[in-house]
Amino acid sequence: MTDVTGTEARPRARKGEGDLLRQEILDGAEQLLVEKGDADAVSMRAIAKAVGVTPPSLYLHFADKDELLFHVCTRRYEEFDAVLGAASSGAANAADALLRMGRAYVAHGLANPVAYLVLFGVKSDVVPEGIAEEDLPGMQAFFRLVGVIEQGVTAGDFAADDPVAAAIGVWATMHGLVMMLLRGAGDHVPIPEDIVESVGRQALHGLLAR
Amino acid sequence: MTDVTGTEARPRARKGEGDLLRQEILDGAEQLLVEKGDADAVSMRAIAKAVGVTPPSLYLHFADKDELLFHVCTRRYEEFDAVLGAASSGAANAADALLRMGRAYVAHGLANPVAYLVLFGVKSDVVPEGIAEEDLPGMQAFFRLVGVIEQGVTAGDFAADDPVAAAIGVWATMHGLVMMLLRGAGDHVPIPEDIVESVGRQALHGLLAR
DNA sequence: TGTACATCAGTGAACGCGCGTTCACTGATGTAC
DNA sequence: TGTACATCAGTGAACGCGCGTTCACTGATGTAC
Repeated sequence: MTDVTGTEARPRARKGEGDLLRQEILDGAEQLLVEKGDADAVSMRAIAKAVGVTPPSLYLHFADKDELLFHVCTRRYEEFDAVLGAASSGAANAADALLRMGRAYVAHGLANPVAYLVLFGVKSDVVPEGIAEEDLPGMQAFFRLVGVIEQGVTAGDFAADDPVAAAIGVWATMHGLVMMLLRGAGDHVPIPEDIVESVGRQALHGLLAR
Repeated sequence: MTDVTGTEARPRARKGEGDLLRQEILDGAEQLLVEKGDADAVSMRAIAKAVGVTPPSLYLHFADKDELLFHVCTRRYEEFDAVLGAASSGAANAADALLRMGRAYVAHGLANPVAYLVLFGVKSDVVPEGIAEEDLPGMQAFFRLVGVIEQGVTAGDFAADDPVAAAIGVWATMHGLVMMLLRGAGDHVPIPEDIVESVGRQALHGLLAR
């Protein structure tokens, strides 16, 4: 794991290996985001220190702070897509896949609490130039969900006029649930122990053919 | 509406009327939050300027910036509660009430986009001293929803083992939906026109007695 | 009715700080001859 | 094999800025006698 105390010096990269620092910068920035829990609280100076480098070095790899944070987000979204893919891989049918994906999504969000809040709440929605639409953060994961719902419809298990609309509903439910659980609503509302399972089944029930 | 250009001077309050400025500060802070869309981008100096007063005056009314923003949030949450109350007042039954509340909640969120994002994403979850638990932002609105679901269960329309769990699921869905619609997912995903109705009915269907 | 005085709502200037970014530079690495 | 040189990954110092907050103060308002 990247050194975040920032006291030790970092050996200079060899000549063709400038990209090494780029990855270390993204690692350090992400870890700081997780620690601080707020994109505005993470400064370029802090990122540089965490990586063991001086602030101007960051500008050798990213045009500005926004672009740097955008790439951190992209990596995390891809991770969410991977989690959903792994969760659904062993499912018996679409309903089963959906439940598994829901559990995995919420569990992953809760296991990376601050990262989740930060990455899904980050304000820099300015997309840097040269980023294709289909590569945008979160799109792959979302269309994976649409695909599962389409399978369920084809198999006659789900009744959904529009799989995209249904996917938006399901995703909204899971995203909203993670947000509520993370934002400490639990300090003031009695959160049932099996809330994830309960809400997941409720969402699934909303999709089932009637 | 409060003057936000901040060029005009504000007449000093008469002796017993110090609370007038307090309200004006909250108004100005909220409007700035809406304009900026980010709690960190709103400074005490900017709030003071918007109200037509010098920065130190704010400290006559609020201990610090966190406390000021907390009170802004509280007012907005109360507004959401009022919107839900008005929406459900003419409903024929619990299912109807739920649909109406869902529509109103999402519509209100979408009609106040930046305010919604800011207030539900604001980081200052430190609760100032002297705030009772049941007065916490959002609690009234949430328990209003629980009440409607309990009515539906009593009437035999809804099947919900735990109304609180069911309410969390419904709220999560609506909150998540507003977040997705506001965060510009629509630029990259084809959002169906009737998405609110569609997701609302899907959520309701998940609650219905089977 | 007149005046001395306490109270209260503000002011104006300053504090120390960390920020994003730029600029001229250095010195190790690799290459051409 | 040795050396001059171009390239590249960084450095160190500085820029101007806006921030939250504190401090000693002012001057209008209301009150006691």
